[in-house]
Amino acid sequence: MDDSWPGKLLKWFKGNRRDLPWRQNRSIYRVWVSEVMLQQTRVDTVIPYFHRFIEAFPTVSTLAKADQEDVLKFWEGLGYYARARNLHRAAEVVMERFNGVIPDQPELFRQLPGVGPYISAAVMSIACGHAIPVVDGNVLRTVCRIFALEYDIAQPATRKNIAALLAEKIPENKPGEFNEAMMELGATICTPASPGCDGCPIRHNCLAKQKNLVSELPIKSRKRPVPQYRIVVAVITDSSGRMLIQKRPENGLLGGLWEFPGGKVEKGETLPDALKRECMEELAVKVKVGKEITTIRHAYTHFKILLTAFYCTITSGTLTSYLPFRWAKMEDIASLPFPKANHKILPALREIKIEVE
DNA sequence: AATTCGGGGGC
DNA sequence: GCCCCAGAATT
Repeated sequence: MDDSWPGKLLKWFKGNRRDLPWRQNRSIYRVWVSEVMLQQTRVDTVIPYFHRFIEAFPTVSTLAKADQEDVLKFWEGLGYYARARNLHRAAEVVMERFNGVIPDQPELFRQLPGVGPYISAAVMSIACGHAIPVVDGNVLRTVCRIFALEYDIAQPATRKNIAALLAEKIPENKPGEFNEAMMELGATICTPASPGCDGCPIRHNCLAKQKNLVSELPIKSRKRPVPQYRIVVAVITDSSGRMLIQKRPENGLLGGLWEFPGGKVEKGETLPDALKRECMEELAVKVKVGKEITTIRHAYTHFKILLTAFYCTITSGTLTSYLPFRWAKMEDIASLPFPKANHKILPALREIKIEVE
């Protein structure tokens, strides 16, 4: 019998394992894709994306051959688009440097774009049997409670400390199951608010429970408040009703996605003046700012926006931009990767078009 | 070590 | 509203 908590945890996991899509066929590719999607994203959110992505790109080879824009379209709405760009590039690296075979050694796999300490440990343990502990948000919280650790989980160093601690506990013969069990416990029982200690398989091993510190742990330092920005965008239509959209730079926020031209309103600037300035800066044209279309709110991770869209008409100049731009019909937009904040404009756009006609 | 990266769900 | 989520890359 195994009375240590890892033993109890594994036994519990055997009988309480959720049947998730990426647990049905454990190829390295499928586990890898799932872990990239699961980064900072809930299981329930990922499931439909995983099915669609695997159907479209069933192998690393098909992914490597795909256009980045198509990969981004399958990622649309999932956020953190660098994950998709890095996964796509990594697939190309696998084809070019590894003869199309995803490396099963941690030192090699870890070097692929978008593969950090967590994804490396997760894929290498779950799909390849390497005894490397994962440290995600669930594990940070759960371990701090099991050992009543008053670490600040917002500090990067805490991840290293907990990884070192778990390296002593992870069973050599079942590393993947142990890692999944730790995360499963954190996701379903040892939750951030009101954890289900009564149903916890290792409650008798939990120091936080013994010391009545469960609701106090883990400790996390707070981040600074997020700023709000005022944004304006232009809906410029040509004679046949198509709209001008442009592609964002490859890197940075929403990299590689399409959107309506526009930008931040500067201090002391009116909304129309800001829009005229942005159109001149980005597209080298003078515009007349017409009817207001709609105003929407949207929250990103570290700032919020209040965005107003206006119909605009080009009065002079020749469209010029260092970024790709194109005229798009509504159905074109539907087939391109388009950020959520811009999607929020579209319903109001349809209504006004009907009015005009 | 701190910042920058989405979007949704729970409370 | 705020918090968190199967984190990585950049500075």
